[in-house]
Amino acid sequence: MPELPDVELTRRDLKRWLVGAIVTAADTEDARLSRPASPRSFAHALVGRTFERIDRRGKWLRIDLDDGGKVFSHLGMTGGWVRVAVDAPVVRFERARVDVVLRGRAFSVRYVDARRFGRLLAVREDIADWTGLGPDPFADGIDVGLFSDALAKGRRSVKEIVMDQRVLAGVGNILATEGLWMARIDPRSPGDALALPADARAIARGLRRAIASELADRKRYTDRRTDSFFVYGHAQQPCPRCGTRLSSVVLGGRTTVFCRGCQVRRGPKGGGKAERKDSGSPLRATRTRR
DNA sequence: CGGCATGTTGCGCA
DNA sequence: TTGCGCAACATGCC
Repeated sequence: MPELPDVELTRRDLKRWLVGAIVTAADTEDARLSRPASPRSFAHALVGRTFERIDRRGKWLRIDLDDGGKVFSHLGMTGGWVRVAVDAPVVRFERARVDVVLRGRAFSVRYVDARRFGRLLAVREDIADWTGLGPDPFADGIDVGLFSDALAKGRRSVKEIVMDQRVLAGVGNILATEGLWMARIDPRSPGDALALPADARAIARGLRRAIASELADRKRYTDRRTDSFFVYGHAQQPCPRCGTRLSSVVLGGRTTVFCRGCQVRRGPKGGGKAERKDSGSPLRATRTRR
């Protein structure tokens, strides 16, 4: 479910369902989800309150209450929100419920999360997980100058940097994989070896296209698993652009699919995965003007 | 049954 | 001190 596009669609659902709604009951018994707050405080903070607005930054959602309180929701790997009738039984994987009344209609909104890697907490102040996020590529756009600086500073692979939530909020494994493929840049390239700012611009554009594309067909196939990805999950299959068989490596602990044929690799070439770095000359990043 | 999974965090070791 | 790899978290699904 959850990377920037899914979370954005969730935000739109919640906005439609909840803005202006008054909470009549709320409950979560799940201490894991509300860490570090107490699950008890969830109901206490919500009942009787009105939801005023809902914002998203990266993969986080924040719902503002009329008394200044806030509810933060992160979907983890398998989280999601569904709307059901107020008297509907507990749904599969339900971890929390919020019953509301909006314009005289009562209904219930449930948080479901099979693996429980998500978070759900009611607090009075913004949390560090939220304030520490970098710019959101969809809501804020990508400032190529800042993005380029972040890439230039990183010795990690460009894919790991792009997935760093302090650099760009909301880019996960799928978006990073798809965006770098669209940008035609090899995800293994070290950030400080990129041709900047040209590569930064290409990656920003690739990410924007990947986000737009996912937003579009997530809407279309509500929750079907018909994957519409170009390369994510398609290792060993032909590259949709050049036909080369797609490769797969692990970067920062995540499976990464890319094309050796049309994604250019910056920085040291070399056979294997683990290259020894003997104290040598620092790599000179190629600079491109205009 | 084995392997992999859209995310994040914390630990041990170099 | 810093950085990195990797296990852990909890569970589903192919």
